[in-house]
Amino acid sequence: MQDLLFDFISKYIPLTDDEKEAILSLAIFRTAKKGTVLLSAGEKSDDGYFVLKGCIRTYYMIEGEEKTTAFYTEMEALTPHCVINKAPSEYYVSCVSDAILLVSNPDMEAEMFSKFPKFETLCRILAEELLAKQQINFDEFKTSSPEQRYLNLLHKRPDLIQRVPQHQLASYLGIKPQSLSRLRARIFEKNRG
Amino acid sequence: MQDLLFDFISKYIPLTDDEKEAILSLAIFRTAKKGTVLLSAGEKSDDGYFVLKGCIRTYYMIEGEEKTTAFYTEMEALTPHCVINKAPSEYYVSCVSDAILLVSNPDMEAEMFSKFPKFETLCRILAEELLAKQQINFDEFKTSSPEQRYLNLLHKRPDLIQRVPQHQLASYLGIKPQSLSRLRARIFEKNRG
DNA sequence: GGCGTTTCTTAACTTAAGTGAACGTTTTTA
DNA sequence: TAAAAACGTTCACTTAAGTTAAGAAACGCC
Repeated sequence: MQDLLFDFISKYIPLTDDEKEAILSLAIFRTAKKGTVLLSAGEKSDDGYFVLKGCIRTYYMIEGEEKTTAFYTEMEALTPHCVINKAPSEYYVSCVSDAILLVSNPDMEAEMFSKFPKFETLCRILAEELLAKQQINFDEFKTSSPEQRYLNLLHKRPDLIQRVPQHQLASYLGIKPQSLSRLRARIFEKNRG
Repeated sequence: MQDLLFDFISKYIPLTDDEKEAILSLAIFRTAKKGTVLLSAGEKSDDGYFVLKGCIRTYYMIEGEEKTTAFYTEMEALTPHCVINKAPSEYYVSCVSDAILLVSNPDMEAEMFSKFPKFETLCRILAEELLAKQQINFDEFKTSSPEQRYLNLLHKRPDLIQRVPQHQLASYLGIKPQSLSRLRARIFEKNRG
């Protein structure tokens, strides 16, 4: 399992055996069953998650409805907003499927950073890269219709469409489940019309 | 002018006079007139921008239409995606109004990081913070209607509505200029009953 | 100051998303 | 395993955004 992690990291910076050791000595692995709520709205938490296996999502509860806004799958990291701004969380984090997670928190990171400055470089690069990627994502969302967004998702993250319930996908696409159903039927019609 | 910069930085980390000196010795300030295109789609560039005064925006050219997706105003930073992934830019960057900018590039950053590791910490924190903030932004966008988005913008960044042309705001809100016009009229009607 | 361009608004019409409800299917769980 | 809950689809109806076009207002540039 940890090999996946080291393979991932080594795409950004080289790691010595010492450093791998240090990571493993501080790392907290956690397994969680499908449906487990890792963080609730209103709660405070210091935990960030790096997904080694499975899928987790963030969602809001708005007027009694779940609004899913993000999915995190293998080799993706989520540091909830509440960890950054030290305020109660605005959203929930839960497991879409059984998952193996690497749990981090600011104290552990601080320790890693002081022992191995290289590790802070890694985090900086990752954050900068994610920020730029996410901006592009947001841009695509703004400049396209629900149907285009769905087709886009279909070829960029086809796995998500398999492993995630439709009604969660719908809010991820910024629409209602009924609209997603209709939209899919429309596309299907086109493809045989 | 640079005082603004140092005030901003000192909200995150303390700076010694030496460090301020170092920043100023490497920093490149640039003024640009309204309408100046700082980066074109298809171009490669290493320049990131920190806005000291004025407003810049990113936009795509899609089927002959400008689609504005982001604005950066005082004390906000933009590192274009092309700087991160070393590929030609997908979008344009231009000045909404006359601007004073701090221009950065990876070489200069690398030099700063090695001289003052603290500076890398600053950049990591800023990137992490921006990432979390932007996620919230995206979430709000997904979970609300164009009208709600406009009202939200109205109270979160009222300045933007003043300094930016409507048609640029429209695509920022994910709609057409005509729809923004109509939507504003609708809100105005409601407010007089 | 006048001319042309850009920007904003309005309107009529089209298209697609939201809403509320019904229904069959699958999944949970007691 | 039976009852309940959750899920996905469909339908009829409402509402709002997209489209096309036209005209008014603001701005920039000789």
